[in-house]
Amino acid sequence: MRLSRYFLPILKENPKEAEIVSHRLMLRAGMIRQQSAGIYAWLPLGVRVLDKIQKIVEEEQKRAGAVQLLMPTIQSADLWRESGRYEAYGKEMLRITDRHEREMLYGPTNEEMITDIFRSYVRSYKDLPLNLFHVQWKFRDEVRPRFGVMRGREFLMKDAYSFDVDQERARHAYNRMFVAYLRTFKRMGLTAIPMKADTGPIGGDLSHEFIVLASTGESEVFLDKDILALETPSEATDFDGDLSEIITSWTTPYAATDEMHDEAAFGQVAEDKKVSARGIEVGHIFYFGTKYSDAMGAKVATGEGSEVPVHMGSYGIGVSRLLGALIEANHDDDGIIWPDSVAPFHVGLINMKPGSETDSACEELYAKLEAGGVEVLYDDRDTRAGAKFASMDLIGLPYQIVVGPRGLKSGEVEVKNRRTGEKEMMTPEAALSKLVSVFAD
RNA sequence: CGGGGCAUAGCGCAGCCUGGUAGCGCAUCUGGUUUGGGACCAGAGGGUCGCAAGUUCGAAUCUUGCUGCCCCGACCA
Repeated sequence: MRLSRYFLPILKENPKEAEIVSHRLMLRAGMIRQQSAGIYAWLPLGVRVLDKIQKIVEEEQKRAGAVQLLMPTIQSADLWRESGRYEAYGKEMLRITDRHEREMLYGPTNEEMITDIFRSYVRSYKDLPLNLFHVQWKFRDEVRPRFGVMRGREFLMKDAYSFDVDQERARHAYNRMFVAYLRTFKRMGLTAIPMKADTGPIGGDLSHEFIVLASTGESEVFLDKDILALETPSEATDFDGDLSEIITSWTTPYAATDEMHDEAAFGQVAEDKKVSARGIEVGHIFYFGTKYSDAMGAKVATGEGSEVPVHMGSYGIGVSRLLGALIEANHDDDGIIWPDSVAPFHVGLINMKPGSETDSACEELYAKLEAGGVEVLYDDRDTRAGAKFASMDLIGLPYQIVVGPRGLKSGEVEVKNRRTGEKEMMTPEAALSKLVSVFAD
């Protein structure tokens, strides 16, 4: 993409409404624009990152055996009356009346709807297990939206719902999502730690929050350092096989948010392994049994011929929130530092002097990088060098290639690693093969 | 929902107390000089001063009501 033809409204000054760093940087980097409290327009650069995150989430859901569908944002109040949540949900639910005076709502989540879809078609244990997911915009009318996309009212969320014939099998469905989550966050370059979460009235140990460590995180967390050293399950993991060993290894070291913190248990952790840090919740998984299937009559026939309500679980990932979490965990004074897998572009190509001999060198590199599968944002604007460097650092592409008359004299360009700040002079050919090898799939 | 604050050009702000032709910096446009880490000079364009009522000869400024947004807390993915 040529910057001269792109839409990248960068702000030089800090918007006063943005208090935390991710919000500030997203506004400054031209990724989002607030349209209303907690509601944002996604500008081109923001959409690119959002899409990449969504894609990783979808791939890992499918790998774990979940099947993608897409449910609407607007739902009927009747469905929610069946579960009793229409009355229970409160003002957080945005209620809408259509032209026929029918009560509708903008969905804050989809348990009722997915249960309705399930009960309409599935009758037998032979159709189980089943895990259906979608990635869709949700709306929760938060009293006080804040922190930009981290706590918006409208947000993009992946929610998956598992259906099993009994609790034992539901646990396996839960484990599959647990492993999928470990892989998903890891692929985004995040350290997300599963922490035991409050299960509410259902009880049991089947609820975990996935927390990303970031010094600017909203909640306090306590953990045993050992959990940071655990290996993320590989791509080759057999999701139909026994996953309990993986789950055990990830749930044994102490890790808890302040709400679930147990000072006595934490006391058992060796002094030099105790870590207290801050974190951001990016995912939440839980098993809730037959809460909705009972209320809504979602039953399947068992092998013995009787009918039982299905055991369900639901599994959320805050896709739009992840942008904020990623930036909180990856930035410096100059701007964002995207992990390779979610960067809006892989490389920023800076033409130091448009209209000179740098043009042809840039054009050639641009074409060859793109042909090699590298996503390039080519800064071909006729502006000062300083402004280009500052913009590139701000938007945080993993690599920058600087093509200037000075370097070209000796047949070289500069390749800068945004994260390390390391700069290296090399021939355009060497830069090309280096970056193609980093980013080619 | 309790407490606090803000609303003046695209962004950041001054002016308001003490009413009298709406200003500054950045950004934008034009011309020139510059050109490897957010240049300089000269000029130009751009504002129903959040909305509505009131007081007044006259309101960005005073009064009342409303709306929007931000921060702290409670709540939440």
